[in-house]
Amino acid sequence: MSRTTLQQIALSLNLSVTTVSKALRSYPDVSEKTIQKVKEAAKLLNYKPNTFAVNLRTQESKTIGLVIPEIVHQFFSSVVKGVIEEAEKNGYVVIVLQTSQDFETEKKRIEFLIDKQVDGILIAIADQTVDCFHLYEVQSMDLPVVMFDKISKSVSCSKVIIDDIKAGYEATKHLIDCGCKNIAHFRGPLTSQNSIDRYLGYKKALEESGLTFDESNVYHCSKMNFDEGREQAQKLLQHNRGVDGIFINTDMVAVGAMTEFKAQGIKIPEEISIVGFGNWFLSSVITPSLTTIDQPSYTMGKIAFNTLLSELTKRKKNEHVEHETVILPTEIIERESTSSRKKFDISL
Amino acid sequence: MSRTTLQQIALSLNLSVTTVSKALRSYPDVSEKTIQKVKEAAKLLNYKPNTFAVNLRTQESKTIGLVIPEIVHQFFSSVVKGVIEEAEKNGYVVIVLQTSQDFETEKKRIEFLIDKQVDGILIAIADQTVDCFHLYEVQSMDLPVVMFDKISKSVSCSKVIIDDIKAGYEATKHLIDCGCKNIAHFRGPLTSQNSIDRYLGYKKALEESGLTFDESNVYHCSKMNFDEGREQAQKLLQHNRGVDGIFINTDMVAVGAMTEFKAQGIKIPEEISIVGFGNWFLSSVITPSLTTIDQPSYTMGKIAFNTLLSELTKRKKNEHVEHETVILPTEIIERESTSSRKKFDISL
DNA sequence: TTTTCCTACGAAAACGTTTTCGACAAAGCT
DNA sequence: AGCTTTGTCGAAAACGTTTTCGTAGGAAAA
Repeated sequence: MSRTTLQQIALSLNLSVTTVSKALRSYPDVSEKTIQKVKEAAKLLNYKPNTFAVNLRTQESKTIGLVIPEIVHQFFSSVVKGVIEEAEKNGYVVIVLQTSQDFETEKKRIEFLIDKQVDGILIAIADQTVDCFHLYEVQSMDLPVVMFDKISKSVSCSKVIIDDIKAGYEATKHLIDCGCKNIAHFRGPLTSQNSIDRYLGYKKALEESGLTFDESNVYHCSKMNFDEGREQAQKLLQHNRGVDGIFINTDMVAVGAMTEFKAQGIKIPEEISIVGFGNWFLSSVITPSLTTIDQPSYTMGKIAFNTLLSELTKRKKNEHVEHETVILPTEIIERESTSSRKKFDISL
Repeated sequence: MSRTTLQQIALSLNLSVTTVSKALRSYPDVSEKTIQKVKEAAKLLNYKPNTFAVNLRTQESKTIGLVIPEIVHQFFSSVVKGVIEEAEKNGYVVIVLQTSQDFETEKKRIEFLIDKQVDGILIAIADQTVDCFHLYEVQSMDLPVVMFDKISKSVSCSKVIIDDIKAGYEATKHLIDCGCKNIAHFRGPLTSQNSIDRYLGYKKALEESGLTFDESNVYHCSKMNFDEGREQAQKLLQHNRGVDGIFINTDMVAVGAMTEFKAQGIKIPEEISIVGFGNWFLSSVITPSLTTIDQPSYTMGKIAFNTLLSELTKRKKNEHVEHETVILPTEIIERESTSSRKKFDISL
């Protein structure tokens, strides 16, 4: 009932294990006739190479690690889907691990992957993560690392990201185009590059448009969940600064904020316009539907895997690998939470 | 720069590889003194056992396969989270694969896992899947299989599920309690055990309450997505049978249906009450919020892993393993899409 | 003829463990 | 003293591949 081995094929054909092995991989130094014979026998005996032995011999596992903050999350689960599909096409296996946005956990997960001897690592770092020694360690073990979405500029490796500054700029610009004069921003953690860049984009849009940028209009979110959206919305209302538009770092927080505004009887978009980020499915079905920035999660996963794969193959050929940074396009999706002035102009 | 091996530790201590190996695992036939010496040296040299060699020698990989229809899905991604966390605690790695609800793909994925020599498989089968020869094959290779959520009664293995009949019954009963007289059902695929059971629960509740069960009040969904919800809602409105309540197989479909009803100006719950299934986050933030059945996805993942693990350990000890079926509790979450008569009674 | 050059195959080492089976003391027992 | 027991250790096989390096024989070239 155990697996057929090269040994058994060899025995059944009166050949050596060597020849059988080479025949199966069509080595040039084995005759066409025996190649056929061996391949037939292999199929007949339902031969499957023993992965453990192959791994040991070749010192590679055809396995990569994928580290993300949280899997129950539309963005990341889409990334995972993209990575898994692309990996499967190329005979690779992926080990998915979560950090729960915790730095210590992230270090443990990386250590685990090193122990398990993966061929490479794909990672979106935790918001908490500032120093990246654990990633330097990976690189020092000669393992390629590719970062996506949540990156650290301090690590020298290939990256797959979006242009958060541009996206933040366009989100804010859209609010301005809608006629908003006093635009707030719900930003994410100070240590997250995403949050920093979206914030910078927000600021840039305000300054370019001659609107005054006011730091007290910037509200800080750390956990980036629904409840925090409600809380920050409450805080904003208490301040009562006449805010008429908000650019919010993530759709989930935006939905929380909208829920609070609705509960307090504040009309969206008449009294306050809102732009979210991520284009989660959620944002299209709530009332009013949420204007947001679409971010290609699925393709980001695919591309992240493929850049890692290309580094892996280059390494095997001893070719020089140089790191590349791929920037994926974003797009603003206009919905009901912002009333576009353009529509208004057309109807005139 | 390469990993330290037992060889190197042995050399540095003037011991044999055998003794070093045994010392690290605290064999009784090696003296306490050398055990200490070896362990110190191992720590000093940062020794990590070579997984490939261990796998080859022990013929196990400490890896399990997890097969699901789709990962970008709140229910399944929560299951994945539970499985991964529990696996990590026990030193196991999990390979997540998707079938996209396609039978042929499912067979391929299973084959892939067998090739990769996982120690066991966790699976929620595709709705399409009717015959389970591919799972019998897994079992014939002496690999344990545990099914969860989407199971087939024809396979003899451990299972982790909910009581869909009971859940469907309670969902429908709730509509009846709310005063609905003419209750429709949006059901899932005919081949899915979940759908069958929820349908049976629906039917049972109607019959027990003296309401007439009418097959033409049952609408069939195959893809179970948002658009299908809208379509079936349209169809229901065209039929115009005076339906005043619907029990819908899945929250996502329910949200689609609600969107259509709202678009057509039909009031929920005044004109039509709706109960969904799954308690996705989505259902709590739409307007009106959706009454639904809560289903423990995360713990289902944890329990599924642990039953697989216990089968694995029993097998290693050559103990007899008998299959168990764990049934997890569900709970109805009452929200705005059904106006509870109880509330009404209280206010009188 | 001898020499060179292919063609087709195999022996053996290596990858790094784990485990079986001895071996050889020293210590305990008649 | 002879015998068995106990406590430590190691040699070697095994897991199933892949790859290096031969080698034998025949064909082609000299």
